Amino acid sequence: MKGVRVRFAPSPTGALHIGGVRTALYNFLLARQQGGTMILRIEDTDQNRFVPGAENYILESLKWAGIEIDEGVGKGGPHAPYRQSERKPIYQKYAKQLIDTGHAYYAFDTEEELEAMRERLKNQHSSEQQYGSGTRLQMKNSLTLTAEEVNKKIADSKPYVIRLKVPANEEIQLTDLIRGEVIVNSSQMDDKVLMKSDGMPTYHLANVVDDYLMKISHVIRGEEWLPSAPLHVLLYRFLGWEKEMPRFAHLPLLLKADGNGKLSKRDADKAGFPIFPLNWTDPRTNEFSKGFRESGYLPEALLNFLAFLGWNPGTEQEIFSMAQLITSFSLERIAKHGARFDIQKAQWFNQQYLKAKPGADLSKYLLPSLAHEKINCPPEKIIKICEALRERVSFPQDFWEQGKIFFFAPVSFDPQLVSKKWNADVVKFLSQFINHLEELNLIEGNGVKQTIEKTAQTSGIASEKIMQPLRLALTGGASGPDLMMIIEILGKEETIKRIKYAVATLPV
RNA sequence: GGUCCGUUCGUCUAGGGGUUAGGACAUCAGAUUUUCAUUCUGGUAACACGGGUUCGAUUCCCGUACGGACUACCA
Repeated sequence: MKGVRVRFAPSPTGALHIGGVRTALYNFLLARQQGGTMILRIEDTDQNRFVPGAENYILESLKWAGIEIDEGVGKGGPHAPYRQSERKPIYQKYAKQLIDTGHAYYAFDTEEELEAMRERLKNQHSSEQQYGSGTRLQMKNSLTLTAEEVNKKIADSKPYVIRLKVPANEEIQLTDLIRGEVIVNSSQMDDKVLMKSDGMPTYHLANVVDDYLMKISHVIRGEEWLPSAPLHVLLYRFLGWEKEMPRFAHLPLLLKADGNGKLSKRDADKAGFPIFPLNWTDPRTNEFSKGFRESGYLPEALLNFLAFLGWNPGTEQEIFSMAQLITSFSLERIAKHGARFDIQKAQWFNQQYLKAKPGADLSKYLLPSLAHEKINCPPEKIIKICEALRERVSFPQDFWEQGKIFFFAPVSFDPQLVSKKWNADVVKFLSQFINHLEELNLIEGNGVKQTIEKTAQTSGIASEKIMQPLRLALTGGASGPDLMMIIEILGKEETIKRIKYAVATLPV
């Protein structure tokens, strides 16, 4: 594939949806694999839905995810500007061209008139399009009005739109890289608005014009665009660009985990998982949504998970670095059907990535909490703690959640465990154990274990009987990392102090 | 309603005219461990339905059902 140029073209109407991240990822993977160019274009032609901060959010999200932009908003490039609102005159020029060649026309119908037409067709149970080859001659437009009338309306600044004149009864065929041939009869398509009355283009026109001018080779976008793809083909044809038309690939949608329909913010909220890459507060409603980043998802794990939602390499390997995704990716192996979003699998990916990190990398997850608690701790100890914890965490924040026992002695003890396992024998054992510990110069796992066994022998108590109470005394709870490791990390002094405290506090 | 797209374990999916229909997540059981977790072993679990084509269909074709998208001067 020569000269691969792909684009991710979101509209800044709010936070970037996780499905959008996947679309961006697939574009990016193809671009990198083929040595092509990844373009970011902002489709902000709807002035009413513009949300301040959304564009910046998109940029930040992609950056966090590791999806690099080669050309476009925030980066610049030979086809600037990349924000559609700044390209108005370009679209006007091509709209005019379509009018001049007879493929588009002015329309002056009011909202009420359009509504009346819809109503009429509905009452007649007609499968006719609301505004198309069968109905356009009953409407108020430059096909039904005289040239003088049209000119006068325009001169009087009467609001108008420009509509595409879709031909009657023509088979429009396109090849989708994922779905194969798709054929639609043009009689099923209506005369879509190309230019709105505010002088802005609609998605359809802007998208085709920009993809052509920006020399886009592959349009990889969500399946929701499939029904309008034939319209876009028609636009390429009427603008004389059919030979340069990009290849299309319509991606299956991300569906909600249970029930029906596509994944929405509501479902995510209900199930308690994020749907946006980063934290987001909607400036219109002040509604706050937690992001994947802030929830502790590693970008590489999230991307790996997303990549596999609708695509797979055909092997049994599932853990893929970005570099591996780039080499293995192919549009042909993208599934045709929608994929349900299963957050449990995402968690599993996160855990896998976290576990694979060296202790030195893990320790950075503990640093902020330590700083916040004003705790000074040598780096080797932090690394040791993280390594003790690595098999038991799914998220970075788990390191502090489970690791704080190393910094704070327990002040309360699991009452159930106390009543079940704490007794006079245990106390006797622990007192002896402290004495034996005192004799040790070096506190490390093996030595401690031997000491426990030795103490068990002399005191006549089975060592299994005291492991749980010992853990209880040191951590206040019933579960945690390896006990010997805990003692080794706590050190002799702290271990003895905690045992003494428990012995003094807990009822026998 | 119309148009388009789809349908393999609960979920993500591999496969493909003859297979014990494979893997992963989840789930269950066992083993290991001082606990929980991890790890290991094993188990439950799927080709939506009906017709055709064929010696043979889960795989190809057609219907039906179900699901999804679209049907805006939103993208």
